[in-house]
Amino acid sequence: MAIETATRGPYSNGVRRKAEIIDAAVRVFGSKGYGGSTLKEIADEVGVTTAAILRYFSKEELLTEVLKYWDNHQPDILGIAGGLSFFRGFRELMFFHLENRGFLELFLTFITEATDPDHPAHQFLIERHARAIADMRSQLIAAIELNEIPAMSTQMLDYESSAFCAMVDGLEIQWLLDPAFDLVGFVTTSIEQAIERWQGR
Amino acid sequence: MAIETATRGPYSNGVRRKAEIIDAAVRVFGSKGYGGSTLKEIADEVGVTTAAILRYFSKEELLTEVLKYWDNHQPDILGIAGGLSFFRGFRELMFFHLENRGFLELFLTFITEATDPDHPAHQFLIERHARAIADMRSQLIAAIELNEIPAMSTQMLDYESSAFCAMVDGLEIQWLLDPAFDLVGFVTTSIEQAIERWQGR
DNA sequence: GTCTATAAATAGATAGAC
DNA sequence: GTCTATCTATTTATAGAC
Repeated sequence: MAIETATRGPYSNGVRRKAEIIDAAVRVFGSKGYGGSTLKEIADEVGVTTAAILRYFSKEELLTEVLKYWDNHQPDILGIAGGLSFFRGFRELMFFHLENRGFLELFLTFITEATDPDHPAHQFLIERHARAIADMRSQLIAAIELNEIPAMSTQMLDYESSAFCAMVDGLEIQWLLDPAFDLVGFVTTSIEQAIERWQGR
Repeated sequence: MAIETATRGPYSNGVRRKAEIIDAAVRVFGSKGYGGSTLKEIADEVGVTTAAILRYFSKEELLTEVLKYWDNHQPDILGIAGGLSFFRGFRELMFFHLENRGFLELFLTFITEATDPDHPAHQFLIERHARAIADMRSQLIAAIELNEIPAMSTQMLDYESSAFCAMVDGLEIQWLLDPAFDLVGFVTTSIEQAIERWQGR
């Protein structure tokens, strides 16, 4: 039996090309949305033809891969800390987003696009967003149990977790519209204001 | 000279049909974006063929009409009040959005879609959004001059006007993703929290 | 004023040569 | 593993019948 070379196995050209295609799809879907994007635009970014892409993925399979890519990259930064540190960690997440603009474009474009029940990623993205807010709620409860902040009503837990998520989303939109916008500074201020509010000043 | 009938002049069928088409375009562009929408979808909503639409508008002209429609309907509610009343007026604006879901979908979809410099409405929407934040800054200054709140630094004026806009945008996104979301309640709470913060508690 | 028919361009996808 | 060629469906847009 012949020894495997670099052109076979998990490190073959095919695997590398697949990653290149997914990477290009993240950028193109991110800036034009799923419906507004074409395979040719993605193919041009990679430097191949649409046929080369379709050897690996249909357009909808490519969307699935992009969503997987998103899920694998997003939560790493926030996963470590608990309680208030979790919320302060959003500052670091903004640095990540500054250097991965396509990633954030993808996120926000999909979130709005997926409002349409006919969108292939509709259910996935709604659940993803609901989970993100549920995570914030859990971390707010953790902060209370760690005695970092006093207890609050369940209504306020609902509000504060949604509001924190809304503020970050909204500030990110403004940075996308105006790249000169001080995303890190403004998010940092809003985190500290939220914590002050939770602490009852 | 013959007397004008209902089939001629500014109240002719053509004018009515034009309004129907723009109305349908607001909904379809709103839920699928500009790039993701087709003239056929809009035509089906109206109950005509694509040819009937193209008698009046090209696809890009239709986008222009939709943006005009947006500009003419949005600011009425907020235009009356000044100072803190301006910000409290956002509560009423939410009631309007609850009953005009397509309108809000249009707004948010375009805002994210227009992140792409190739989008036909790119410049228009960036300027529109910048003006919205500038308006909030002016109203914050008005509130200071009306002695409703103490003065704040120019940096804080920048931050607070952006943050207010971000919060409303973010909460609206959550309502679009989950129609059961208590948009009016949460926006009201965030307005009151912002005012408390501005008043120095 | 709207339709049918059709044009021209572009979309996603497949087959087969190299 | 990628390309060219091709297919089918769809999209924007036009022309002409009614």
